[in-house]
Amino acid sequence: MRSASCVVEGKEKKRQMGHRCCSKQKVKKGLWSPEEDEKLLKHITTHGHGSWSSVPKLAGIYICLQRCGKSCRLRWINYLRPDLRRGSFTEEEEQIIIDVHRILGNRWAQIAKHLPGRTDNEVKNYWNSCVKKKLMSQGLDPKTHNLMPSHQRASNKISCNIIPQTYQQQQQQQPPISSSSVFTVNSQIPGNLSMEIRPPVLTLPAPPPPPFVNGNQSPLLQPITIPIPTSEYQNPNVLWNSCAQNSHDSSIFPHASSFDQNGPMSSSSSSSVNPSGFGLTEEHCYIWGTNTIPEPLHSPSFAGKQQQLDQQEQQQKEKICQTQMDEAKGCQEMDCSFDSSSFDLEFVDSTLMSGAMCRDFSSISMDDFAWNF
DNA sequence: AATGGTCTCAACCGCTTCTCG
DNA sequence: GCGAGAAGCGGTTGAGACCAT
Repeated sequence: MRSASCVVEGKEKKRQMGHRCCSKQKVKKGLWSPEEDEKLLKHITTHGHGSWSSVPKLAGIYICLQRCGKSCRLRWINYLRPDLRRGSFTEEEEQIIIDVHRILGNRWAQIAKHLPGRTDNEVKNYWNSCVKKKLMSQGLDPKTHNLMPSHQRASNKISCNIIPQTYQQQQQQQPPISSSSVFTVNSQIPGNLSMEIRPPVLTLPAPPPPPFVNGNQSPLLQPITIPIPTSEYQNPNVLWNSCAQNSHDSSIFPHASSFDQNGPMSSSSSSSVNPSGFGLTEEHCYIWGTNTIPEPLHSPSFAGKQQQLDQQEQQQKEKICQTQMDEAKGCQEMDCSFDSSSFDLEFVDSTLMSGAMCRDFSSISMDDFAWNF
């Protein structure tokens, strides 16, 4: 084992060496001065950044900007970009972060794409400094969004009432709720909603009926089952049950109830799914396309199976997934332009944004949910 | 006022992915 | 198909601000 002093020495050497990308150059590091910001901003606004590695060189013609390209890029993206949104995160933004993180995990760049004007670094910092702690204070594991073991009841079934609040509602509250998370765990009000922690789901729910187009089920659309690794979906064991007396009261929990209202995704009020209500299960998610794939390409499996799969099996799954993706791409009626690498983003774009950005679905007809074909 | 602990966030590091010749 | 360079990404670090004692 290396001693602490060795580690420190190594780090110091690295620091002296500078970036790998610019080790031969003498570059400045550390905080950017206002003058440097001004120089970089001026250079990029007049010349564009082009190749980042060339920015310091080119900029050096006009200015003495002794920063490496990587540093310039980072400074531009995280601070100087004109479309950046400064200031603290709103509750709405926090909710989006939580929602997307629940599905994607620590994919900060992907999460940040759902927050216009926010950078991955900003989101990451906010998560680590605020959201993570809030979730933990509520007994939730920030990695899985499950209740942590110490908070589980003996019955292994925990019901809690979650009262999501609109941003406006929260702004009106005086004083603000003690936990500023948009989720308030309230044990006083009898079950509108419950969140169950269950053993791994063993049965794959029937695929939901296809989406409606302008209120009518599209005859063109057939379900496609796409296997996704469990790592894509962080929280396979949480079942969101809409137990509201009026489950159509989407203002109570828009994600869970939004599709119950008129049925496109809700043959059951319970699904092992994120609260956005789409057919996302432990290893499958349902999307809709014109190609018919009658059966899931592999059987539903158990939690932890992912770890047991050897690499070969994993590759096979990926191949199958890719094949399905390719088939889905043939669909002209809808935007299926995603590939395996961008799938999660596209999926979340189409689901979470509709759920997270529109808080009050009670006044929205299902026509408003019609997908853009 | 001094001190030490904690928090925040800009910046860095190193790895992965993408692009291009 | 391969390699090099560029870009992107997530984890980590550390300086400064803040707070409690």
